[in-house]
Amino acid sequence: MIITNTRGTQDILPADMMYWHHIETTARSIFNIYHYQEIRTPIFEQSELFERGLGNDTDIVSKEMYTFLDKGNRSLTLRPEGTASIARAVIQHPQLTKHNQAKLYYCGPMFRYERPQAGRFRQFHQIGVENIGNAHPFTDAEVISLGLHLFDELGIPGLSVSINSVGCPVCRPVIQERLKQFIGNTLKHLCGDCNRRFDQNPLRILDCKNDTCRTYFTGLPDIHKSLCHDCKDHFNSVVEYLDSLGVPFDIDPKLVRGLDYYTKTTFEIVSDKLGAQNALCGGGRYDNLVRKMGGKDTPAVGFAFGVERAVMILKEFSEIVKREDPLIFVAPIGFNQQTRCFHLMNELRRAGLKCEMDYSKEDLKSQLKIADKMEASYCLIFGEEEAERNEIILKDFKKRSQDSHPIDHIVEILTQKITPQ
RNA sequence: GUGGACGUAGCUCAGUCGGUAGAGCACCGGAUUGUGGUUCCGGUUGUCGUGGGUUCAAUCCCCAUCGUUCACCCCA
Repeated sequence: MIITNTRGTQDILPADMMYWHHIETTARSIFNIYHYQEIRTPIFEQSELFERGLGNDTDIVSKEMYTFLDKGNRSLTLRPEGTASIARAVIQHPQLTKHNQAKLYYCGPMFRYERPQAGRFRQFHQIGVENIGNAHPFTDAEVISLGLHLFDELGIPGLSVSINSVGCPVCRPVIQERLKQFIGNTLKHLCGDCNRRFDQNPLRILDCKNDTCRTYFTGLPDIHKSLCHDCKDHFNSVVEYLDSLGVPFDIDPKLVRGLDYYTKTTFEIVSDKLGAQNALCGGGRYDNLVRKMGGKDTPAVGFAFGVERAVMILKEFSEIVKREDPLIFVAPIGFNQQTRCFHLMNELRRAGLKCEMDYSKEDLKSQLKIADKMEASYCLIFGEEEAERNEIILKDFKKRSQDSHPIDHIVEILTQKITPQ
């Protein structure tokens, strides 16, 4: 049996690499404009980091982590998300927050043990930003509009933004209590999932897709009325700033994220082109995470988006222009001319020109066929006749023309043709 | 973790109501041996996902397993 990749992982082949590069370089350039700096953290961490950071009752921690013991009996976990590691790094390296703030971005693989599905993998890639140290609602608005700016620049169409506030440790229990009171009597009519959510995460009940459940939800009290003063003000400000920036969004009281560390603002950018897993990007504020992990009281807000999902949309709905350097195919006629061509190819490469040669063929016809399959732009043909005259034929595939040139000048001639003015 | 669909050449798929398989594309070779892309001619595609069962006989039926895929839970 041949060995294949494991479930939920995938090889990213050269044919797709243009999408990945496009996303990575665009993200870097946008992050730079907003003055965020890259940080790279380890792919595995102490399991406790995620257990404490994300919350033991979350789905990610309770059933989706790749956790293992190393040879020193340490419990380690392949990171399921990026924020906990960033919080850890910020606490561990005080120089990151010497101006009482850190604006960081990261990209790389994440790991969750889930059933694979459209747009969902066990190893997947996220690119995210974290704005740490700023409590002002401008920050929330900046982060959200940064996300939108990035997706605009990437050329991803048909996105919509949803935002919500999940409150803080002061008012969230109040919200949950009100919800439980409202729903409590009808609990026996609700589905199994809702009953489970009632204890674990009551806010999530609102998002149930079961039609019978939904009939019991009419007339629900407005969640936002239960927010404390501080949270309400903050939320209203974020909404106002987004409006003033011209960012289109919907307020979605049902938007609850699955990680315990979120406070106040949560948001999601979804695409109707992704199938059931329609979230391209998710994020929010986490004012208590850094302190909870043992650091100073530090407000923060951030988001992450799934690179595979972005690639999915780009592949289907957007034209990416593949920009490649023209390829020069070097074709000696007969094995006697190979060595000279081999050296010429070395010179071309030293001059920064992309070239290729097939060492196993000596007849011109098959070499031209190969050059054509490689989509070469030029072919250098060098046979006995050329060798005698110290010349070489330069064939232009696009123009379907060819000329003979002194072999000593060919590097210079090609450099002038290919190098952009 | 739960449920449905699927698993045949490199790719897309057809097929056998049980007698070990095909079509297109791709690939390889050729059309007077120093000129590709179009055309024409010819050729190879494969332990029919894996293991077991039923049967004289299975790729086709049954079971298991692995994988893919879609949905739920949840999430990027």
